[in-house]
Amino acid sequence: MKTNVSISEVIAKLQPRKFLKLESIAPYGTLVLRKTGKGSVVFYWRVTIGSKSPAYQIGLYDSSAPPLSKSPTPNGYSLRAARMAAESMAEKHYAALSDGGYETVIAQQQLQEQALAKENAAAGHSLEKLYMLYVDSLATRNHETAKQARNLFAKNVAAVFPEIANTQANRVSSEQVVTVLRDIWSAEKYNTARKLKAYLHAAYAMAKNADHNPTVAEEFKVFAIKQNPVSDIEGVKPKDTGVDKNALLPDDMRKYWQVISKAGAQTAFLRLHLLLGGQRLEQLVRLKNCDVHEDMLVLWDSKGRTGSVRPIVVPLIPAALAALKELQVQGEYALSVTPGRPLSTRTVNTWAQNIVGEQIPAFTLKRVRSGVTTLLSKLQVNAEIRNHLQSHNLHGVEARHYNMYDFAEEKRKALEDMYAFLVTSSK
DNA sequence: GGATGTACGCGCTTTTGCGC
DNA sequence: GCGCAAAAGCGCGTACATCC
Repeated sequence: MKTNVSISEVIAKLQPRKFLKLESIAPYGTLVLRKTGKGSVVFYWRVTIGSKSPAYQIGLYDSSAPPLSKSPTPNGYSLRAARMAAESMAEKHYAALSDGGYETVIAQQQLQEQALAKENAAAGHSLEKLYMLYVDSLATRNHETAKQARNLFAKNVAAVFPEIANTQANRVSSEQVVTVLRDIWSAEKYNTARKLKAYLHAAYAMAKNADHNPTVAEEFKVFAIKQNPVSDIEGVKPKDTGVDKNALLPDDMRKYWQVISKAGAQTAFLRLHLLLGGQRLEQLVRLKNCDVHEDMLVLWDSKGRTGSVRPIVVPLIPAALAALKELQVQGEYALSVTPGRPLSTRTVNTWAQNIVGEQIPAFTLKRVRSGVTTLLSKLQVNAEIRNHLQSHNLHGVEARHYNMYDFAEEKRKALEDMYAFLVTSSK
């Protein structure tokens, strides 16, 4: 696809979750691009091996990378750098064709990892130590997630199966993991079992990768993990999981606005939450005074696998500013009822339930966020602006590189239009 | 035989409900 | 107002079908 069409034009036309061939790679395979459901743009090298055509990820596209750069920037690849990476992969594939191609190259790399791990194998490093080390790494991104993961292990493994928790990590068998999971499963805690399995798998995966991934802490090496005992355990599926598509309809949103329009700190929080575009509660409650500016505020989003933390710039329309002033306190956190600590999302939910009650059937605060999306859509706000406002495409290239003030005016107008709709009588 | 397009399940993180 | 358990949201890899 070496045409006159620029890569930015290609990206603009690319459908989410679809692969698009960019160009052929000599001697084998193709360089392809994929946009995720939320707008991330990722390079892959794809090749047919036997009856399969796996796509091997190269890395994110970095629109700000110099076009002629041959190696990736910290933020990703230029087209040229991605092409060179794909060519390198293709050459390895070609060299190993008689042995099975690139799949074999990867397998050999894993064997080398295992051999190295064996050399470093050390006694005394238990499953619990490994797990907690992993949890500590989670804590650097999100304390809440780390706390929950820690409690999960303490309650379901350390307390119930202490002998398994104390087993040397690289000697833990799949059967031992299954024993733990079965115990939780039999108590009908399906999601708990599923989550524990996920964390155990992730802890082992991180330790196993310690030698080849610079982002993995040095301490993981001493566990000498050469295989993941969780990998060959069949999937633990939750029962009766559904998808919440129960967004508040525009008329409900108007009703909601009427309900929360009365004075008071609790309603002020709900007004602020709504007029900021229905931001995620977990992020909104962590708002710090240093991130509150004259006409906008900044929230920080750590959602996603990349481990990065991203700013979400939200314009403050006058009504939102007024709501903020009603409950803003001094200190580190702008929204707090316990000195020195951010407001709990749990508390906020309680407020919302108490205030709204039965005035809106089956009301939950979560429905406000999706209700904002629905309302903005009705108000002709395009999806790109909606996504930026609610940080739905955080990992997309546009989101990573856009200037703090990009879309500010569009987002402000969207919020003002929404406010105008809310305060207008439907009759 | 190899390239391309699409759907879907799993892993991880965030949000919400319940009970204290 | 908080801790815990469960549900929901989202990125990613891969199976599968079809095309060249």
